[in-house]
Amino acid sequence: MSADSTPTDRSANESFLLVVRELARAYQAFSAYSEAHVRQFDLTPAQFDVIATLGNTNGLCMGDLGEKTLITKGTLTGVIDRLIQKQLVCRETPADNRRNVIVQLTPEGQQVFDRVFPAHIAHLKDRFDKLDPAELELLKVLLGRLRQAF
Amino acid sequence: MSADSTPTDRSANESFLLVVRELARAYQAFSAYSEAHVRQFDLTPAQFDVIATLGNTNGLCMGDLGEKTLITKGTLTGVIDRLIQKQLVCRETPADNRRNVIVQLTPEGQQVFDRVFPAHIAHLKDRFDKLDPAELELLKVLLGRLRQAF
DNA sequence: GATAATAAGTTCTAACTAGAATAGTCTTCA
DNA sequence: TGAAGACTATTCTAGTTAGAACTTATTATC
Repeated sequence: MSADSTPTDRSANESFLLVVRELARAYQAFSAYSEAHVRQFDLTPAQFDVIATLGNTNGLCMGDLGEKTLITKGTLTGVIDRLIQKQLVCRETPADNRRNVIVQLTPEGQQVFDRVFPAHIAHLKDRFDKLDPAELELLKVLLGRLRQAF
Repeated sequence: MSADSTPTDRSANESFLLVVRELARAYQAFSAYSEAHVRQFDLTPAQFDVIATLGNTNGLCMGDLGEKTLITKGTLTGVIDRLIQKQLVCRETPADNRRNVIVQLTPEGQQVFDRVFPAHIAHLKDRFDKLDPAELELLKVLLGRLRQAF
């Protein structure tokens, strides 16, 4: 948003806009760092999120998977399609409720999870270690309050 | 990311992952709220950002516009294409440097800015008013530190 | 049991996204 | 002046995104 407003421009002088700005920039900076690493393993961020979420589970239905990864269902279908092409996950319709689709890691997907997930955590930790744990804790709380306001 | 890890799964017990989670959720909650409002004016978030950034300026080149809106140049070209179709902005190549492209609001775009921008700020302010100003200030600082770590 | 309402995924459209490759346009400096 | 290099924006590709319309399956109600 424009930072070039004049003093008489009331609407642009709201201090909360600076918070918005920082929120967007912090999120973007984190995402860019995270995504660049994940792409080295030939995964998109969405694909990585799905694999990370499926790891250590026995499979999840599309709805739950979307809720955990924050990917909407229409999008998720396409993401899963591509992960199936890569043979990292499989789709299965349980007999007791044929509306559901259970998505599970294949053995190959499990291998990717075992290899990529810890590496990615370590890659992130490297940067988070630069920050004060108490401040991070506080940040978490404040972000939670912000989210609740929306 | 998966929240179902066992106590023996070291990598998933890093507390910073909870911060990541809150960051993503807070950003997403804010974005969803903001985007829903902007769409009522027949603008996408990216289109709104461009118009908001061009307001109160005499035009910006693609590079500067991208930097302020956090839209990468490849994407920005398409966003501007669509805003030109809507006749809200225009492109202009300055004679003194024909590599540049200056993007400016049309009179029609200015009208949209005058109408939509204050309304949107008010819409956001409605939610930010629920929050403690001191906490917002702190949040801003902590987000800035987070961003700098990346 | 038939019908209506609900639920869960998929398909479709328009747009955004990053990144890589490309095409003009300056600038430098030899 | 002329070639090499740097700068600026566009084009291209594969993927993600939200939302709406649609299909199929289950549940509720009568």
